[in-house]
Amino acid sequence: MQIRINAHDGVPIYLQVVQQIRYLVAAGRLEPGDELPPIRGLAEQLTVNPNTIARAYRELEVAGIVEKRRTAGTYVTDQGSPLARRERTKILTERIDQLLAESTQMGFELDEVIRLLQQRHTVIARSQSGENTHEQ
Amino acid sequence: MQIRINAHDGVPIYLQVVQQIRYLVAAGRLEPGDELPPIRGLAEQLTVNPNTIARAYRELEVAGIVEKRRTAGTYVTDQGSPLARRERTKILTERIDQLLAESTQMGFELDEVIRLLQQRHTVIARSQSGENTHEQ
DNA sequence: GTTGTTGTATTAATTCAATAATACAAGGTG
DNA sequence: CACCTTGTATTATTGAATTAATACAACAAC
Repeated sequence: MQIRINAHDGVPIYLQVVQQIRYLVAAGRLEPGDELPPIRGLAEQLTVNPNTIARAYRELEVAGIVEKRRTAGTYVTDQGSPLARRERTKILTERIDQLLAESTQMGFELDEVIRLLQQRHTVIARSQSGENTHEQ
Repeated sequence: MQIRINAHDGVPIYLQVVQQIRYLVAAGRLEPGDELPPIRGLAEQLTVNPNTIARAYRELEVAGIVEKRRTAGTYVTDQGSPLARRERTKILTERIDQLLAESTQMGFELDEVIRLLQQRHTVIARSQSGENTHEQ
C-alpha cells in the first residue's frame, strides 16, 4: 500500500490517509473487494498509532468507501452503494452554496464561475489520463 | 450593528463576526465609507473581549473589506480595490478544483454539477432580494 | 498639555482536536 | 480449547487555535 505521510504540513495524519485511500479508489488502484492493510499493519508501516488508522478507516466506512468485516479485515465496497444519491446531492449542495457565497463576495458573476469550472475540468481530466501535463 | 453570536456552535466568535460583516457588505447594508462600530463598542455589545473583535477587523482588513484609519475608526473600503483580479481568480480556482475533486469522488458528472450550481444560484439570489426566506 | 477616543501589542488561560497508550471483544484455525 | 489476527473502546497526553487580561501608542478636541 503506497501511502505517504507528511507529519509537518498541518494536515492531520488520519485525514492524509483518508484522502490518499479515496484517491487510490477513485483512480482504480484499489478495486471493489480489495482488502486494505490491517489497521495495525498500516500503523506500523507509517510509524503511527493504530487508533489513528482506525479513525481513518472509520471515516472511509462512513463515507461508504470501505466496509469492515468484524474480524476479517477492511474491504473496498462495491461502490454504487456508497451513499444514496439524495445524500450525495445534499453534500454537493452545501459545497456549491459555499462556493457561490465566496465567488459572489469576490465579485464574480455566475457565468464566470461556470466558465472557470469547465476550464479546470478539462485541465484536470487531461492531467489525470495523459500523465504529467503541467498544473498551474 | 445587527450581529448575532452563537457561542455554542463551534464556529469561532471572530469568524462569525467576519462572516456577518462580509454578508452585510455584500448585501449593501454596509456601504463603502460607512464606519464600523469601534472595537470596544462592539466587544461590549457582544460581551466579548476586544481582542476578539480586533482580530475580526484585522481579517476583514487583510481581505480588503475594510480599512483602518489609525485613531479614527474602521471603514468599509471603496471596494474594487480588494484584491487584484489575478489574485481572486487564483483563490477561486483553488475552490473550484476542490469542488471538482469532491464531486468526481461522489460520482457526479460535470454537467450535473453545473446544473446544480445554476439552480442554487437562482434559489439564493431569490432569497437574498425577497427578504428573510428561511435560512438553515 | 490633558483627556478621551481609536487601534495595537504582549502575554496568559482555556479549550478542543489529534494522537497515543492500553486494554477489550469477536471470530477464524489448528 | 488455545491462539492469533481482526477491529473496538476508554482514557490520557499533547499542541495549536481561540479567547481573555492588561498595558501601550497615536491622534483629535478641548
